[in-house]
Amino acid sequence: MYTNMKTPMNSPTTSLPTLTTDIVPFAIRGERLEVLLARQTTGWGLPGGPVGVDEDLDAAARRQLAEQTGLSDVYLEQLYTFGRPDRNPARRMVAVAYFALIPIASGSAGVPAAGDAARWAAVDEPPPLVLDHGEIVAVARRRLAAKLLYSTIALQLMPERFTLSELQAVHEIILGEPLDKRNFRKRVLAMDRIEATGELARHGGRRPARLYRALHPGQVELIK
Amino acid sequence: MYTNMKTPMNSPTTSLPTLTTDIVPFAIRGERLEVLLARQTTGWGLPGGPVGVDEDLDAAARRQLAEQTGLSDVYLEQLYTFGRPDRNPARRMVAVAYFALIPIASGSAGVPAAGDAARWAAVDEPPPLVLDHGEIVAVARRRLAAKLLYSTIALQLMPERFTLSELQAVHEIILGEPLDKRNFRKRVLAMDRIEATGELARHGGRRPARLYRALHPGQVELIK
DNA sequence: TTGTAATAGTGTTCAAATGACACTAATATA
DNA sequence: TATATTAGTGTCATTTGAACACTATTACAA
Repeated sequence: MYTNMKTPMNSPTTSLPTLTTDIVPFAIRGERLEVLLARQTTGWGLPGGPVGVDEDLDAAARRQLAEQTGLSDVYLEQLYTFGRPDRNPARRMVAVAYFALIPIASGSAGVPAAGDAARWAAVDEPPPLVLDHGEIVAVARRRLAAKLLYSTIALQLMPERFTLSELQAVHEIILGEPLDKRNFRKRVLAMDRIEATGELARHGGRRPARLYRALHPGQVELIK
Repeated sequence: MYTNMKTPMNSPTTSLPTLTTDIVPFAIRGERLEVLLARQTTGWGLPGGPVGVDEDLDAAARRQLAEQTGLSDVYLEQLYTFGRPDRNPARRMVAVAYFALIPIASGSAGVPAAGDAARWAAVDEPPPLVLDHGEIVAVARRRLAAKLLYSTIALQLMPERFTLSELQAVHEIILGEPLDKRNFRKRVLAMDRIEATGELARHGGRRPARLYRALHPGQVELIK
């Protein structure tokens, strides 16, 4: 039907929608779930942009995230493709949306060195965003919360070593509700996807906590 | 970043991937899960094709399904966007894939009147398909099976009135395993998304079964 | 008319998973 | 050495899920 198309190779772009990727980069920062935004000519929006002619979609998303925010080597997952004809009044644009999970910065700053071309914003009180990027963030947020319940995706938001209390806090922030400490620990340990390192985390003025690490870092597994 | 792009409006299409939709139309036919294929110049493949410049993605999928198979008013859900640069050796093509659920034809033929431009094929023993359409079918099949367990999606494959045994058979075919009759009935009735019509289905030579109907036809709800 | 073949319909019991719940332990600092 | 703060641990009750077998109703054949 369309493997051999009759459309001439040199028809103007006006006969084709422009294809872009948009990335929703999530991180837990200061007890909140935040999104990393990129400055655009008309305001703040998600990192992203046009996909190259021979560029893989995932690769395009990774490249744009790196170029616009400095972030690389993060967990990336395709979310949904947004293509309402009126989503960009200026020009027909179809966006393959992704979300990215940025580990909590352990020692380093946690903010990419992209100058003032990028900024973090709280997911719950975001600034106005260009186009339908607000909607994309909302869809991504729902997907993230849903996946918390049946996968190991939360580990992608953690540093290499973390305490169970930190992991629980990440869950609580994303789900927006407190969890029972004993039940939470039972559950995540029963998953058998993290192990104690034997080390202790020392903060000020309290009992030190055991440090854990992911058994299969970078991998997201569905549970049950 | 890209809301005002520098790309001139008349650059050749070779600077942009072609955007298409591909639809995986599922139906239960003769105790099997089948897919409706469309004849293409190079073999059999999924219905689909280029998205119009100002056409909504969902609308494009619906239109192509109707044009190529005669099917309309079916449940349609976006699946995934396939964009590996080598998926079509002839020309860069990005496909937004959908799956469609076709109700079991109650009285009518069940095969759309699209001549020999379309044919049904068993999902488990499909013929060789063009491009990566085999992979798309596999992904769709997995998604469908997964959604059976926590949504009312199976109702989209049923005719307006159906028996509980028929509904159970649909589940068994898609999941590929037998289900316990009593537990199944308890579960679907507890969902409270179907109701008895009061009528009986009479077939030959056996006890007639009660007919049920969906309480919210066309709607797919997540359960629990 | 009676028997047979075929599918519809119905509850209980056990095991496993989930959810609620409160106290002791270890450290830093005042 | 007392205090503040967070870490760490187990039991019981409830809910959920899985296994399991027989009676009921019809069409048709003998």
